[in-house]
Amino acid sequence: MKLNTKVRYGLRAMIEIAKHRENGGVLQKEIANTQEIPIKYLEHIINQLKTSGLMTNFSSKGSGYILTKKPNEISIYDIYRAFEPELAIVDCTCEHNMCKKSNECPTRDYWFQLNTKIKNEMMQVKLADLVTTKKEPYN
Amino acid sequence: MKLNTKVRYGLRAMIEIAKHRENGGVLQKEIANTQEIPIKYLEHIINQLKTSGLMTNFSSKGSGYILTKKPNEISIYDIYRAFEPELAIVDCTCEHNMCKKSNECPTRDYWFQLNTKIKNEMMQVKLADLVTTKKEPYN
DNA sequence: ACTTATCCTACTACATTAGTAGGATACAAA
DNA sequence: TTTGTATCCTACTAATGTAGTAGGATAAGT
Repeated sequence: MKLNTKVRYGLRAMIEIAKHRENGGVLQKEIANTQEIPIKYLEHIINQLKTSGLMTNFSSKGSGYILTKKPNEISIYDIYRAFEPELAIVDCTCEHNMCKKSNECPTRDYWFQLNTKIKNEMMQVKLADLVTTKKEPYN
Repeated sequence: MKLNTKVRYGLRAMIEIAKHRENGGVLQKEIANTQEIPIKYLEHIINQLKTSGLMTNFSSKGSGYILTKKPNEISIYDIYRAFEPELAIVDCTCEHNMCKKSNECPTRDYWFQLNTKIKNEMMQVKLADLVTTKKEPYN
């Protein structure tokens, strides 16, 4: 039950990009420096964030990265999904992978419900909530 | 963000033990058979459950395993902790491992709150809720 | 032309996961 | 008392995932 560094670094990268909304974009180097992420690793993370459509840039050099949506329209779960296909704390909670005993399995329902709650929590909180002052409570 | 098989099998083993409360214990072999867990792997799981104090047996042979507490006094989180030191979805949510930048890190607070919510969910649901008919809702 | 940001593919050390293997010990029944 | 078997205990391992690094290609600003 651990988040990997891609998701954690990815969120921090998105926060950094969101903070530069006014001044039109931020470079890999700046994200790496202020968020203290190895720049060569950040490349992969940025690549996945771009592929997922959460952010983009206009030039292969120097234009900086910008969000494609407003920070209050991007949930933590959106960012999570840039790196993971979906949240599935156990494989059988994935509806594509139902085991044949699932209708007699009491644990399946429990894990599924827990999974849904975690997912909902991550969908309700938006990037904007983390960019504004951290003194604001999130809920 | 995946649960490992030890926790999942461990919960199923505990359910199986709970189901035999009336008739005084269940053997490894029976747990392995009905829950379809490799018996040699189940050995490790049972060993951890015993060490954690959630269940025990009276003899090294044939007495069967029994719970040390009532099923409504054992939470899912208790079982989780038999296999993991604590729930920590990111390392810096562990208060023993605060990074020096934590007071300026907006993601730390978020992950910590999510961690707490997951932990609370797992503490509120008891083994008894999974042993009784699965048609009952858990919350 | 030169510099540098970005892009793209490949590689890798290390840790974790999900088990297996094999023998030692304990105890009950024959 | 021997034998069968449940449990206990330590070690080993194949496969996978994690957290990066390396190196060159491409693109664009100056």
